[in-house]
Amino acid sequence: MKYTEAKEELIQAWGNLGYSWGLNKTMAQIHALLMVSPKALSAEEIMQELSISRGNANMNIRALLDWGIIARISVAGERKEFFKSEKNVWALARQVAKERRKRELEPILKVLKEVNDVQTDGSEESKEFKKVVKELKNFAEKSDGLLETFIRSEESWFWNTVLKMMK
Amino acid sequence: MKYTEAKEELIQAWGNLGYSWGLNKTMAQIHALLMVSPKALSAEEIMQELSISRGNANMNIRALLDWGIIARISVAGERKEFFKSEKNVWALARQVAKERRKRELEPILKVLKEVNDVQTDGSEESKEFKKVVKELKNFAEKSDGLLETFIRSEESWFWNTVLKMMK
DNA sequence: TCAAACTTTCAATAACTATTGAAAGTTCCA
DNA sequence: TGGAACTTTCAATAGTTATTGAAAGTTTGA
Repeated sequence: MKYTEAKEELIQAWGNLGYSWGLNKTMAQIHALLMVSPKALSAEEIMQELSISRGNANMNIRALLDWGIIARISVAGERKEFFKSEKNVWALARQVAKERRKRELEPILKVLKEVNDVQTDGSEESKEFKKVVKELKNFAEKSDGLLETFIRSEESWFWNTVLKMMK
Repeated sequence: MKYTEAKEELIQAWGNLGYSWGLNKTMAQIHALLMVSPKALSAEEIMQELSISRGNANMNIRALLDWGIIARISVAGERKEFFKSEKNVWALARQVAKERRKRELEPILKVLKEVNDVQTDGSEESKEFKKVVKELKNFAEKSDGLLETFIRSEESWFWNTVLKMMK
C-alpha cells in the first residue's frame, strides 16, 4: 500500500472513530490529519488536504481547540496561524475522557441526585423506580470515580495496573 | 418532586446519555422506560408512554433486542408480546461495551493493521505517519484488551480491582 | 378457512446537523 | 491611515437521520 492511500484511509477511519467518540466527522479528520503531519498546518492547508470550505475548517478547528486536543502555534515571520495536534495518544484519550465526563456523566449524575429523593407514593411502580435510580446512581458514581482516576493518571502507572488486572 | 415528573426527567436524561453511548434517543428512552417499569410492557404501552408512533416503537424495540439489552417475553393467555429490560446496570454496561467494541474498535484495528505495513518512501511525512500508526495501534490494542477484560469480568471482581486502583 | 389481533415494512416527510462561501471583522505594518 | 492578509460569522442550503402512519404481512384460534 502506498503512503498517500494509507494516509487517506487512516484519516477516514479516524474520522469514523472520532465520530463515535463524540467529535464530529470533520473535527476528527482534521485531528487525524494533524496527527500524521510532522509539521504544523495552516487553515489553508487543512482546507486543501481535506477539501473542505473555509468556514467549516474554521469552525472545527475552533472546536478542537475548545476540546484542548490541538494547539494554535505561531511561526516566526509568518502572519498566519498554524495548528498542531497533541501526538501523544494517551494524553489525547485523557482529554477526550475529561470532556465527555463533563458533557455526559455530570448531567446524568445531577438528574439522578435530583430524582433520588422522589416521594414514593407506595405504588409498585414508584418503588421500582426508586430501586432503579439507586442502582443507576451507584453505577454512575463508580464510573465517575474510575474516569476520574483515568483522567488524573500517568500512562505507565495506568497500564501497569490494568495489565495486572488482565492477568 | 413527584414520581411522574421524576420518571419523565429520568427518561429524558437517560435518552441523552444513551444517545452519546451510541444508541439513538428513542432507543435509549424505551430502554429507560422498561428499566423503571416493574412489569414488562407491550409495544402499545410503550407507544403511549413515550408518545411515539407504532413504526418508531417497533424499529427501536427491534434494535434494542439486537443489542441484546431488552428481552421479548410472552405472557400466558395474552396474544401480544411484552418487553422487559435487563435491570442489572452492570450487565447492561457490559453489553454496550461489547457492541461498541464490535462496531467501533474492530474496524479501526483492521485499518491500523492494514496501514501499518505501508512502504515509507523516505520522506519525513511518511516516517511520521508510520510512527503515529504504530502508537495508535499500540493504544488501540491495549484498549481492546482492557475492554475484553471488562466484558468478560464479574461485577464484584471488577469493582474490587478497580477500587484498589483508585486508592 | 376466515377474520381479528397483532407485527413489520417502507415511502413520505419532518427534524436535525453539517457545510458552504460570501461578507464582515480583525490585525498588522508600510 | 489604508489596505493586504488573514480570521470569523452566519444565512442559505445540502445532507443525514429519525419519525410517522397507512398498508402489507403474519399468527392464532373459533
